[in-house]
Amino acid sequence: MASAGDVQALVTDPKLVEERRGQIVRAAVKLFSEDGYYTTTIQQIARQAGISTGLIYQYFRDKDDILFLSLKMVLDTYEHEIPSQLDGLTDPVERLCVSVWAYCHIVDRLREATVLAYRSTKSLRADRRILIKDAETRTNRLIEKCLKACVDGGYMREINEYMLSYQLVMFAHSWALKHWVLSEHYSLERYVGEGVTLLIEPFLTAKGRRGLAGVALRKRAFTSDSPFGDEAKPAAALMRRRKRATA
Amino acid sequence: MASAGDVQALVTDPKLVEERRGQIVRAAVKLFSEDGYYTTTIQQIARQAGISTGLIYQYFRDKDDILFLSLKMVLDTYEHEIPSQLDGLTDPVERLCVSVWAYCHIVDRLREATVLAYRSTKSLRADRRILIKDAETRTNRLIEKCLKACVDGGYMREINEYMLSYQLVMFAHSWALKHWVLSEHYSLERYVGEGVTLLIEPFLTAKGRRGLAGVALRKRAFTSDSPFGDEAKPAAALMRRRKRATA
DNA sequence: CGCGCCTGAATGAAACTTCAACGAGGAAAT
DNA sequence: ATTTCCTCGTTGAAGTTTCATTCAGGCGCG
Repeated sequence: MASAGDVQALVTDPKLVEERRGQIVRAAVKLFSEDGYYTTTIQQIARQAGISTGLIYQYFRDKDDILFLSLKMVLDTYEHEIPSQLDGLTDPVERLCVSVWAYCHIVDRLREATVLAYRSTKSLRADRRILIKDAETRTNRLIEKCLKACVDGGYMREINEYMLSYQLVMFAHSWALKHWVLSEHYSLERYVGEGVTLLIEPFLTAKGRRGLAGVALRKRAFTSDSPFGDEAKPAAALMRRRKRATA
Repeated sequence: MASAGDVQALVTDPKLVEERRGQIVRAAVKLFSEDGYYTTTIQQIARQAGISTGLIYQYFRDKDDILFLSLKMVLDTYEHEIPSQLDGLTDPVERLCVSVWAYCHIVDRLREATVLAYRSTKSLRADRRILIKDAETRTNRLIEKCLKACVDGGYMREINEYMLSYQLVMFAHSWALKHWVLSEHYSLERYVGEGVTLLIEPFLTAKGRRGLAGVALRKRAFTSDSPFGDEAKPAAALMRRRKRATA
């Protein structure tokens, strides 16, 4: 039986299905983000993707299918990219800071799409809405685990890790949700910095603060070789540098 | 000239206009919140309001008008009810806590409508979107001022009041946005309590913490005469009691 | 030739908006 | 006082447009 997570295609070649779907979903995310789900037409998506309207129905059963895969793509990015940034890091405080930092940078990159998720998840069929929410819960757990590790290691005093993880997630999401006003006051880098000051530092133990200082130093080291370290699009550059460093 | 904020009616009697619009907007908020803006039809709104479809167009020029007044109603509630709760309170820490507490309780009461604001503000005409955002900014300032008063009075250490006010606002909004998961773990009262612990307490000075203890005691006094103080729908009861107390 | 992929105009339903007509109530005219 | 008329609020079916979805037919390749 075809259940909630499946999206079935009429075209048989799996390779082609994946490629075309990627093409269509990319177009859809762009248009949905700009204009909203209901105001975007299938014809617009087809034109944006460079194919005919009819072809879309060879890869998706209906418009709801497209929205589902679009949102899933966004949520999957969160779920995969944050752990990949933590790869090789062992210091709990550093892992926590990097996870928040990574989360915010992904939100920045997928800013419009993140807003789309808030706008349109409720437009999904109920059974699929649950799958999207599950994905969000899993991402949340990532942060929560980082917090638990800090507490267990004595880097952070006893707190409600569950609540704080939600605050940290909302902090990241807010960069997209309130971008219209936040971006007038802060660059992404400064925003993340303030977030750490407000939502992490106050709960660190003396041991934890020493750890944080180490993270700060290391970050400066990563950034210092670029004259534009704090500006424009530092996200991509920083991420690349980090990957090389941990590889 | 008719500008962004105006919604013009064909019916002349102002008294009638206000009444009918209230009727229509109440129906619209209910339906928009349940089903979303685009999936709700004018006919449904008319039926819910107990009038004919044609009549709606005597009081609104188009569907966008209805959405605008619906969202404005929600935002206005925030802007008016929070200050009214602060009326008569002088202690800065108490004012801060009550404003957060009031914000969360209003969000709880207008939970679906708050989600609606996040989903549908972008569906508004651009010039009106700005008006809605302005209203949100003004509400934000309320919280920010409470924070500033705490810092200036020596109740709270120097912090970025702007950023913290946004965190507090997002904390309140999250009760609506993440209600599907938060309500599994917390009652509203406990949620607010945890919020104070996480987002206010850490920044209080010794003087501020003494103030907070006073607030806690006073609140317990207000609640103690009810055997259900922490359950079900304490919001309305608490608010009524508070009003009597300050009157 | 047949199969799989693709096209884009046609279809049909859905829903925003309009409009012709109704009724009540008051003012003017007889 | 009664009748007529007119205005204002109201109705709900009709008009019009806008899409999601389908389908009859191309194109290329094995």
